[in-house]
Amino acid sequence: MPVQLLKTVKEQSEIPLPSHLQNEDLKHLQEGCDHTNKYIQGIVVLSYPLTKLRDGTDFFKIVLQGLDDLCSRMNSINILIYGKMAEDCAKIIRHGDTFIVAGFKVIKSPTAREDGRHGCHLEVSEEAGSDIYSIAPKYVYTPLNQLKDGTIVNLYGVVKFFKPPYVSKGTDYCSVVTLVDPSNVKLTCTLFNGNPDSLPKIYKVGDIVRFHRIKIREFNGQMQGITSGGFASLTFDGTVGAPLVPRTSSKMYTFMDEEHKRIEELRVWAASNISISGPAAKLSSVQPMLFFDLTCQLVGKAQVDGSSFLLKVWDGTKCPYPTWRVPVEAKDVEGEKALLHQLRNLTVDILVYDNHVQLAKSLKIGSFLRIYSIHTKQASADNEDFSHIEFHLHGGTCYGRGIGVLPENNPDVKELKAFLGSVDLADSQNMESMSSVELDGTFSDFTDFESYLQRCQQLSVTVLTDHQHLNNTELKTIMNSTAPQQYRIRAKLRTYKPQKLHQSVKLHCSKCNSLQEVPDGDEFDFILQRSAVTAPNPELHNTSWYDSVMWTTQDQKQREIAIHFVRHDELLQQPENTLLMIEGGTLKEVLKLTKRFKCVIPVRSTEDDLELLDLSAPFLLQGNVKYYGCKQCSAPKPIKNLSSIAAEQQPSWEPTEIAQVLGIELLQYVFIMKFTLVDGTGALNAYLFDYEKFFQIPASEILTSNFLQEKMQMTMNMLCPPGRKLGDLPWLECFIKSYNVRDATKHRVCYQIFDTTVAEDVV
DNA sequence: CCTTAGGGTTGG
Repeated sequence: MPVQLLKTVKEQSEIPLPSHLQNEDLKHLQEGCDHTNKYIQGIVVLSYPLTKLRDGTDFFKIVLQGLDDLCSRMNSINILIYGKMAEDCAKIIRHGDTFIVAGFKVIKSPTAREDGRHGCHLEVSEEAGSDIYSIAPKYVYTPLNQLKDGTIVNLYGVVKFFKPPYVSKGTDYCSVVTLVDPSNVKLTCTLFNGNPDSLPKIYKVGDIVRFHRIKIREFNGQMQGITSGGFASLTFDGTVGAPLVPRTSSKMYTFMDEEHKRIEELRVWAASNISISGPAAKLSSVQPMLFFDLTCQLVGKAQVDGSSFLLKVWDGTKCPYPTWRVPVEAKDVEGEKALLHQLRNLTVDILVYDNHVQLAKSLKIGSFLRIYSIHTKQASADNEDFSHIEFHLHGGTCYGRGIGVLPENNPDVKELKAFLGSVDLADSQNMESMSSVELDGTFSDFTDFESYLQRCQQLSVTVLTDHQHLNNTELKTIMNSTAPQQYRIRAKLRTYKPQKLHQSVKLHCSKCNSLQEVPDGDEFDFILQRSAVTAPNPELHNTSWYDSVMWTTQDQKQREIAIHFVRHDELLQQPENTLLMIEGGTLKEVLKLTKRFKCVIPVRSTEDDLELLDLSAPFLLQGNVKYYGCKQCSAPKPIKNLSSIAAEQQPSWEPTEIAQVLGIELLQYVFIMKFTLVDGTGALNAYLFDYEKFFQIPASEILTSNFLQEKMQMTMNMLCPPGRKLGDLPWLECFIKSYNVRDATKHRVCYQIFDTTVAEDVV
């Protein structure tokens, strides 16, 4: 019998199978039975490279999978092909092909135990009179550069642009998808379906789709794809290495090795050929006057009027600007009341218009959304001296404007969920306690967001306070030079440490140059408790320079508290000008006193004098600031030395002066940060060592002020906006100096920023 | 009903 090797049969019905041949199920295949009038059919799931046997015969092995039970390994069988037939098959047969063979020998498989396949294998060769029919896979995928008008094709593509399904003006939902493939040809497809679930589940640019039965037409001189009857799609995450899970509404679809390979290839191609958008923006990094995509959770929704609808959403981060509140009565907002209240400082109002209203109405509270191309608009109401920003999803679908619902298993949703779960709601409530007056005040100085954006792109967000005559030096040059030197640079802040800004505050001793962490309140409390064990010594009360008051607490502990008010000119002064010393108070009591009096010094009694507490505690509290002394360098002097300041004409009670008379080496609060600066020629880490000049925020006050912390966070967000690509980061002009650091084994050069400050219109 | 949209931001 002649060899039949069919290359281009598209449908199985076209195979000219001899009528005497009957299909044999793999299950019934046995060694020794007569199979002369039987054929075996299956799909090629594996093929091995063509090899030669020792006698020079060509040999080709494939694995065939039976059709009835695609999952079972038992249902697969090894086919060994010999001679010319092996050579021919190796050229033509590919994974996924349907393969029919008749005239085979059934041999007990020696490898069945290892490979778990059928107990027999088939041997096939011209000499044995075998017939092989190979049917190319049913689906042929057309590259985008080979599309022809009027055809219905299957294709793969990487999503370059898309509009999530929206309500069209006709009867269907519509989604517009632009694909590209390695042929570098673009194809825009307009897809319709009455059920949005039947449209491709694309969540981001870079996703990969497989379309079956899409109709190609020419429109305006370009090829265009349109849904035809039977259109079906699979969508995959386009990230190299991400799990290959097709997203589809079809219950039946073929997806085998061949498709896996195809997706992986496209992923690799896309990685270097598609500009994938950076990490999605969070509310904490939104910029006014821009458009952005937001991944968020729906907390509340409300009808506003006929053409607009309100969505209240959160993503766990706080928008650094005051945001608008769409005036809607609370009772008209659908959503969980308690949650709406609890999250009120983290949710933002997004007003959606026109064609988006219908879809917005149908959204379920609690669902995860990606809202595409939200417009952050700066409110420009006249006669208002403060700005807020508004979030609009304007009507229409330009630039993919729309709303997509993300499924719970979406990786971005999983990440968001985890993040939302970790948000400390108490924190955001504290921020709310910051008065609105304070907030409004901040932003009155920051009226023109647009000019900020412009200056980010051209000018610098930092300015030099000296040395303007110097020219810029490239980072590469600096890194190749010896230290110490000083340079003017122009660079971008790629990242900085610590990211938690409160961790950047340290205490610095200018005498011994040591740095230490700021002690926390608990430690102070503990020291106060310990010192309260010693009762105030009455003999030390009411001296020539202070008046003493003493009382016993009413609680069970019956603590004795003594307060010594330092006199000036023989008189007590107004509380706000008064320095007092306290013995036996708790942390709470001490802090309360600092609110009313100018200075508070915690002390304890010894036999013959008052003395300062352990220097792990602040030796002085003034306003919100706790002043510490260096344990190493301080040599405490008698408390009585304070009387010399009290005797001044107008005691200013400056911490430095108090420290000096008490023999305390004052520790200074500093910001210590590491800036990673880049300028296209190189990157270097430079330390910022700043008391208050750079941020124009005193390091000493930031730890006790939510307001200042917010302000500093905003400043950092402007110097290094989160979620932005390097090219979009603003420029910083800085002075840096290099210096040598040597220890026993190593020598390295470090850099420090100096004489630089954040530009006035940025803070 | 056999269309709808056919990519390229902003009115509220």
